Amino acid sequence: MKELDPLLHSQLRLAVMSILMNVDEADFVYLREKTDATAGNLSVQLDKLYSAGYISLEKGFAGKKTRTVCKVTGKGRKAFEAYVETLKEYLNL
Amino acid sequence: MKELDPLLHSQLRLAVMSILMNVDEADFVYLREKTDATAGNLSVQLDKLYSAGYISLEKGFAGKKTRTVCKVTGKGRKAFEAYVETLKEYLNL
DNA sequence: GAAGATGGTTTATAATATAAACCGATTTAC
DNA sequence: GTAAATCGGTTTATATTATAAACCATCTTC
Repeated sequence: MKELDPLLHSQLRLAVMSILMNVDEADFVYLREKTDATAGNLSVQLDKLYSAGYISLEKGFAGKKTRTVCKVTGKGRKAFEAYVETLKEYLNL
Repeated sequence: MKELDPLLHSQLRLAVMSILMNVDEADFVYLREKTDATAGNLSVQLDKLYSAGYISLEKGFAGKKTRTVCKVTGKGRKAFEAYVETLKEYLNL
């Protein structure tokens, strides 16, 4: 059996990627609310996705507050699609 | 977002369950070959599925050799199906 | 009867996920 | 104006998980 990309086979990272696949961009706060994750956990998992080149992170400002904007990259999009294909084999979909 | 049953959200356990969903029963050796897992890892993960009540384990003999036969239980089947449904939300299937 | 296989289990280690504690800046309350 | 909460995160410590290595008992082959 093919292996499931371990970077995506994690509940929170998968949730994040799933969201990013459907919206042009999303910021840290939005992702935290949508996924119900703690900020610490989210921060760590975003870093991992970023280090893998699956998402981009832009740290800027919204007014006077910091704002981190995330987008899925082409590489991330491909990886996600491959993951879905592999998973379908496991699930018999 | 709903949470993914952590017992099933593990590569090897998912592979095992996926196989068991499609065959009336499967023994240890067959599962090891199909999944390409080490015996130790498989043994541990089967125990976890068993402890959760997702599979049954029958340790018997085939001729003179020991033979462990695994089957998915009703509970396991339900859990697997719920997992698939939840996952579909993540994957937008 | 010693030297592999076979069919596993136990145990030690590496990797992962998660939350708690923290930090700097900003707003609010007094 | 300054003390206290709040916001947007990051770092670090801890619990959980996955995984492989080492092991054990039985059987087979030479």
